[in-house]
Amino acid sequence: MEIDPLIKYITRYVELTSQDIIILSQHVKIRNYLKGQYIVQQGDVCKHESFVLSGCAKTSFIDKEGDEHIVMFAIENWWTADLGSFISQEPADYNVQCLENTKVAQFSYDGLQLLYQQIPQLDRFFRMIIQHAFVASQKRVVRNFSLTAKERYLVFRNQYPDIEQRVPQYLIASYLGITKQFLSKIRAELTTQE
Amino acid sequence: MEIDPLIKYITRYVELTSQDIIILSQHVKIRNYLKGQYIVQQGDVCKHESFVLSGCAKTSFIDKEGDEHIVMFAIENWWTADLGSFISQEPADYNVQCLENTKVAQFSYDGLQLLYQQIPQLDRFFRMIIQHAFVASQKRVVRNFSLTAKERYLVFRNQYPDIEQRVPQYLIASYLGITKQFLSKIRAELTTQE
DNA sequence: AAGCTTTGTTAATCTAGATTAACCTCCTTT
DNA sequence: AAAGGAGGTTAATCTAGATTAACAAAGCTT
Repeated sequence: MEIDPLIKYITRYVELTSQDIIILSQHVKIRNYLKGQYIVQQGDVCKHESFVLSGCAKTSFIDKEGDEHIVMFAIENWWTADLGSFISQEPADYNVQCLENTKVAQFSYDGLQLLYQQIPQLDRFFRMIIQHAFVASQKRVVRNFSLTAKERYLVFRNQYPDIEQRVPQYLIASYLGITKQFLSKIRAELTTQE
Repeated sequence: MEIDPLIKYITRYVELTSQDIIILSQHVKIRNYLKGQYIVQQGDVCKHESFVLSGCAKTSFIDKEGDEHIVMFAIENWWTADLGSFISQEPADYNVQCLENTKVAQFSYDGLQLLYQQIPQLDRFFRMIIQHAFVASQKRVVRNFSLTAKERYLVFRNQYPDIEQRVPQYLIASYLGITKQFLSKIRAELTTQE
């Protein structure tokens, strides 16, 4: 089944009966996006939480000067959405756009509320998932304050080597909070050092 | 009861029976800290999640140069802990230290696991709490990239006017990711403008 | 195979914010 | 009331990283 990776992922955290899995699959929609398509658009309400089955997407924010800032990337087995918009059902601050052709498993807002009623373990599951996401986000805040751009790049490269391969450098620069020119300079320094 | 504010806070999100409240209060410990005392120390395992009943605490990180970086503040009705350490039960990255005499309601790690079994709504409650915390943390990442220091200070002042009053400026500067000297300069600019 | 568009590099100049250091309050404590 | 410490200000100098601009390489389209 197409949603097997999702089931496998969930059951790493909580147990699901075969009945649970049937209910769950009734409320999950598989959807394919082409490279360049938007899963969420800034200003629209984020209607789904998406689990990436294959492909790659970026979450970003366009500031008032028109500059794009990458909030996060998502590849296989990651979740993506504008969570703030999804939970409040108000207009999204962020875009989620595919960097490759991307297949996702989607929960709609209403579908997920139903699932929380019918499969109470999902409350626990998402609690644990979000706890980890929150911890990672806090660490990123600290790193942005206490590390130089070069150090942050090295941490990123170590932590997400698979993402670095798949994503253009200027987007990585944006994720790190620096310009593409400065990232290029850092990379030049690193290669001459080795 | 001393834990009434906690009950009130939880029941804004989920329903609790009087039986639930009795069970809950058996697993919550009230604790008083003096100004300057540590609720969590970097390197120790974070053993509790604390809900602030009165007072004020800072969560901070000491980097390898010995400089302190403020991760967050907590006042009445906020939660504080090193969540990463709490969920993994591994040594904490952060300190949580009281800036005033502070009264908290604490959940121990084991106590909370028991409570999750006995009061399943708590999974939902904490899911919702952490979702909001995650959204706030992501917004902070974006703000740090897309706003100047002055703009970030104004956002902070607007968002947490009550915290600004109670906390020394050099800690606010650290929270904003700037030096106390630069914050002082920003404040001077703002007062002459008005 | 020529011409776009997208991605990446190099280099000169510029700036937001850091660093250093001196000084100014207020509080406590003795 | 003197002395010390915690918090805050001002100003000179310095630097990590931004900005601007020009060019190079690699896809794609047609």
